Amino acid sequence: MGRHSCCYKQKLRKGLWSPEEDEKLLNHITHHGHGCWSSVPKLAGLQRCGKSCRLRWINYLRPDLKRGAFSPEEENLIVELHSVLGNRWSQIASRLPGRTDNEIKNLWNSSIKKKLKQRGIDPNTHKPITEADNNKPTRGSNNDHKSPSSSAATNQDFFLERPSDFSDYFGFQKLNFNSNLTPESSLCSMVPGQFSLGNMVGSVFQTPVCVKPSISLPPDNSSSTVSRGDHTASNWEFQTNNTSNFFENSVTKPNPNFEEVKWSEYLNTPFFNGSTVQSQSSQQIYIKSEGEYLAKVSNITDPWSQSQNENLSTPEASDVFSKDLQRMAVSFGQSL
DNA sequence: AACAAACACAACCGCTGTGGG
DNA sequence: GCCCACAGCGGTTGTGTTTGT
Repeated sequence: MGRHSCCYKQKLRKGLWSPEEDEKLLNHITHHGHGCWSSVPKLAGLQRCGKSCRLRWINYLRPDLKRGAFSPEEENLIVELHSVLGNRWSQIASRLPGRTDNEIKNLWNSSIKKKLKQRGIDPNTHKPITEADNNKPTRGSNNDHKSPSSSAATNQDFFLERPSDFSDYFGFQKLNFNSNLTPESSLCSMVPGQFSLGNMVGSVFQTPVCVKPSISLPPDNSSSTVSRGDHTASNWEFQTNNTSNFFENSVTKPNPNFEEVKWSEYLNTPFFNGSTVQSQSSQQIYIKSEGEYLAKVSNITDPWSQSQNENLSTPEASDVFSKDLQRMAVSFGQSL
């Protein structure tokens, strides 16, 4: 650990905080608030720099911190949030009440990363590590591990089954997703970005198209402004229905031809439970609703192709579906 | 028991964004 | 527009503890 230049100049203390220092800082902030952090050390009688005081408060002394080990649910949530947000620890932390970005970052680097690698999942990309990945030296990847089932990769269809009331999740007033939308219906086009609403988070990858329902996000408690379109905060519920540990239940089935959706096989969410139907003959995604197909994301087409909308065989439903997804993707994408 | 390696956690560093003068 | 102070963030590293040999 180094020392802030200001600390060095002023011969301020560095390193671990003593209980006495903690007490001074806690007392000061409890009674006066922190105000300007640079003035806190002087006012609190501490030989520390303001930056150090701020970190100590945020990461350790804050009264709303949840101490102790992370639960499996929290770990699952971190993995899923990381797949959407990347290394934006503060944003991830804002969705785990009582946890700090530092804490989550440490957990990720010391534990979760390792677990993912052991499961054959690249923690950076959240994709299964293929043999090809293992054979080539790549920065940040665990090259001495091979996915146990990578040789069994097959072409598979992925069915994304929605919860019972899909309209709630997407804020649709009324959509008649019915049998008119068969597996033969065309894909819904999307724009790049991520979206989140209600109990779902979605990601739209660059290629191929991927609908990624996974988890719900609690309200972002951070001060940053998040555009949520015309949806009220009440639609944002903190809810993860995972009750089991992702790391104990995940199974990876690498499919080199369909990299972007392989995460769906290890996401242990209600959205996927029992809903994945596999086929050996093609690579397609179907979005299914109560036994009926909402839409089909077919043949892993470039989502930016303007021609995609022209293929919609049920314009009314598919257009609304598509446009709402686009709107949410843009909205949420902008907030990241 | 002694040592080293691995691990977990706390704290610092450097950078960026923001707001005020 | 520029400079400065400050807050905040992510990456990195130091330190104490645990585990393995």
